[in-house]
Amino acid sequence: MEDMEALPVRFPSRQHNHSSCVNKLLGDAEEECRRQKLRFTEHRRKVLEIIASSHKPLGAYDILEQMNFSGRRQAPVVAYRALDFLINLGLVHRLNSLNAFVACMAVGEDHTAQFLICRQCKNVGELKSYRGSERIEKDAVEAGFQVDQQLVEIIGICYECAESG
Amino acid sequence: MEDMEALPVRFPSRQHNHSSCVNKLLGDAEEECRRQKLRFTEHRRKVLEIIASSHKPLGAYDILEQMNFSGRRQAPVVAYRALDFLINLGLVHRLNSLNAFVACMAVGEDHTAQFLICRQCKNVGELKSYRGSERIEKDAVEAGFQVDQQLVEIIGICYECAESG
DNA sequence: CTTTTAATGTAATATCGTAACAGTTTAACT
DNA sequence: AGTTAAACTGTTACGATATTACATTAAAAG
Repeated sequence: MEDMEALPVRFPSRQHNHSSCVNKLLGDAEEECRRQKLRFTEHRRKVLEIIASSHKPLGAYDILEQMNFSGRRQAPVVAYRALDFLINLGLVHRLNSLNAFVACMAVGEDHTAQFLICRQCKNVGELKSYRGSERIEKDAVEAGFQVDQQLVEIIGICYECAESG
Repeated sequence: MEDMEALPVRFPSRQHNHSSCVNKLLGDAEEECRRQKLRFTEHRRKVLEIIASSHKPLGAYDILEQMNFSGRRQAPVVAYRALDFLINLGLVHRLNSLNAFVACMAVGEDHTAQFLICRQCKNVGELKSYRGSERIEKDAVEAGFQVDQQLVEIIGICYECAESG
């Protein structure tokens, strides 16, 4: 991830190190839960781990499938409860256009992000176009609308897919 | 709708005239279908009429319920087929965050729009923040991402709801 | 150590959306 | 007009996504 640290965009390169992502996120999660006196339970840890191990969006039922520790099949609500928790904590995002979930790539930075969804490789990146989101907010406010939340999903082709044809 | 004509935003006022919206959209649809030699069938007309009669987002099954002419219950696929057609024509938009559909308020203008969704009254408006969407596109391109489509949904409180508390 | 708050287990069900395929209508072309 | 190809419709079944409800257990707070 070092190569993305200072940029306003984080798109996973093909060879980037997943396990460091996972560890960083788990650490962030633990710290955040300590700070807010929330419980980082097994389900929550497991779901975060599963999501963080993929930069491709995962559906709730994909996640569920990977939760079969002890061969035990979990009920859907188990995954959804953990996802809700993680989303509220800002560790996971929901992609509305895909009914799917991805790990946050910039925990703690609370400004609005735009998701870059590559329709070829299905990887998802996170762009921080401050000027873009500020401009939209300004225009919305000028039009008399009070903005709580911006959901921005951008569909297209990522750099690596564009290169390889 | 006259009061919104020149503005970069169209948010339905409480007392605005729905039937003129409907008529305008039906007219646009007929014209567009003639131009593109597409068929504006009964189902399609009916679905457009239903959607255009509401500025609140409607689910596919809500629409379906209103399609019971002759007491006959239609299959879901009937609504979805008509919706696909209308969306491709640019007459209807899908709101991903709600799994719901709204009529387009600016037919023919092909630039990217942002949807303003009031979480109180549930009305939906359409904002055209050119500078916002251009800024985002520019930043995405600079980050190596080739943009096909921007999906922007803004959740908040509309002017009228803010006024009335 | 009891109260109360949060999390879990479990079953059932609601909501949203699509596949497949046979039949019919419409448009296009001799 | 009669034939063919394309688009649309009807119908059944099913798949995918998400929530409700409620009983139980675990953890934190007093």
